[in-house]
Amino acid sequence: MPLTQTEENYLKAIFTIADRDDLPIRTNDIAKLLSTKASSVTDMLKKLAEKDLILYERYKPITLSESGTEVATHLIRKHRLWETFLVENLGFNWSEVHHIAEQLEHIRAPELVQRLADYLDNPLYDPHGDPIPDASGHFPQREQVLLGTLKPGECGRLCSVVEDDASFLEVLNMLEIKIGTLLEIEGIISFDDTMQVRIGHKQSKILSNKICNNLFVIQA
Amino acid sequence: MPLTQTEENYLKAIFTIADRDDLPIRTNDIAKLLSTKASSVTDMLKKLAEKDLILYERYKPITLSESGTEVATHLIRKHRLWETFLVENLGFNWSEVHHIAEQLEHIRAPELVQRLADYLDNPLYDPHGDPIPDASGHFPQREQVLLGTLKPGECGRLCSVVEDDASFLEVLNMLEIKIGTLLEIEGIISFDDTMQVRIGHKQSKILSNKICNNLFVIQA
DNA sequence: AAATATTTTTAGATTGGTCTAAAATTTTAT
DNA sequence: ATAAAATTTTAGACCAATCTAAAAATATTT
Repeated sequence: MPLTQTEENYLKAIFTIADRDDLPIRTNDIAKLLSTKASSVTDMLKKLAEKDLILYERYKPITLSESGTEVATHLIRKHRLWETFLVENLGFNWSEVHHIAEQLEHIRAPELVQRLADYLDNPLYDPHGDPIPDASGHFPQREQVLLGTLKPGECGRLCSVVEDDASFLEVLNMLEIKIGTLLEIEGIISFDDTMQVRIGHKQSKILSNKICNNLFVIQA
Repeated sequence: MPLTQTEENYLKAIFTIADRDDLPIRTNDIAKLLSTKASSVTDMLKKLAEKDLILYERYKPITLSESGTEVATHLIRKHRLWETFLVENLGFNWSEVHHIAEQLEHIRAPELVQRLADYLDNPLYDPHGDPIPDASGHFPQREQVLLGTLKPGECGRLCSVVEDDASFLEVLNMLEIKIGTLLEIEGIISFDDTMQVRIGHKQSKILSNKICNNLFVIQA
């Protein structure tokens, strides 16, 4: 049986949080994002687990199942395609389309999505610059760049390293940086060519030029 | 406070019935159209009356109030604009857009409607030939007659259908009749009350009385 | 390790929309 | 005009989604 709009919203929220933060997802995060109460979230989590859309044990962090992820990415695809339409074709300002797309993303009509995408020339990014997943849920890959090339305010997720000798990996370990960790440039200190980088969602640290140019990230 | 989708659907149903039939509107008519039970309808009627969207006394026929009519025509406007978009821009067949527009008509975004209308060049009729009310709820006027009322030798161009259920649209498809098609009465067979009609500029076919009285044409 | 604070879950109530079954009212037929 | 039939309404129940308040579990502090 088809999901309700509310169930869809929860799945999308979980995906969004997982994508944004890198931490385990907790009930309260979802409650906050959806402006609802933790107790309501718990109720819904049970229902979603029942339908195998999430993996959930009480008091434990939550993850999307494969089918849950599929639903969520498909919603994001629809959301971002509609946003593109609203801005590109209807002339809306990119700041005012979000709440309209929030409604449009729930329209249920398989053919519609692909026709809309074709009409828009299958864009890879929406007007906010966010990537639009394809029909099978794959996000367009962005090119990897050295952390050292990012500008203040930009974010990247560690995807590989240049040299993987033991001493360097040791350093990464101490810095609590691993593959997938979100790195945000908070500032560039030109005096000694170092960067102030926020690691994951913890406090920021100063990284040397050598380190920054040893880390490949995918911009996020 | 804003109306729910369900409330909107009831208002549109009432308007539709009033527009189609000319008879007093009864609870059962609504139940039938919405595939629900009479008791559910009664419950909703009370709620709508409470909000002054309809005029209702128990056991008596139902009429839309001024504000109820406004809501209904605005929904119809949205529905028909979206149908136009789906056919004209996305290339859907006019027989498959109804259920998509049923969803899209509930999107709540004041600016969106006018922008969409402008994008479509403020059409007066949708792909089914049904008139699209303007922003203040006024329908474009025109003189249409049932094909069945024409006399031999007279011509009309199909402008709308009475009932647009899928099976009927399917028939039209087979007959190669669509909005705008020129129909010429070549003869009336009084024996079984059928008409011989030339379709477009091809050969003529025999159409039943039921079909002829389901087709509105503008005399040409 | 115990005490405290925070988070999460449960229990029970509420609202919107629906249903079935029975009662009330109106309409139709005899 | 009365009986029978059909329609409409009421009464009482259920489901989805939410809430508050209290209980349970986990995390943090000392």
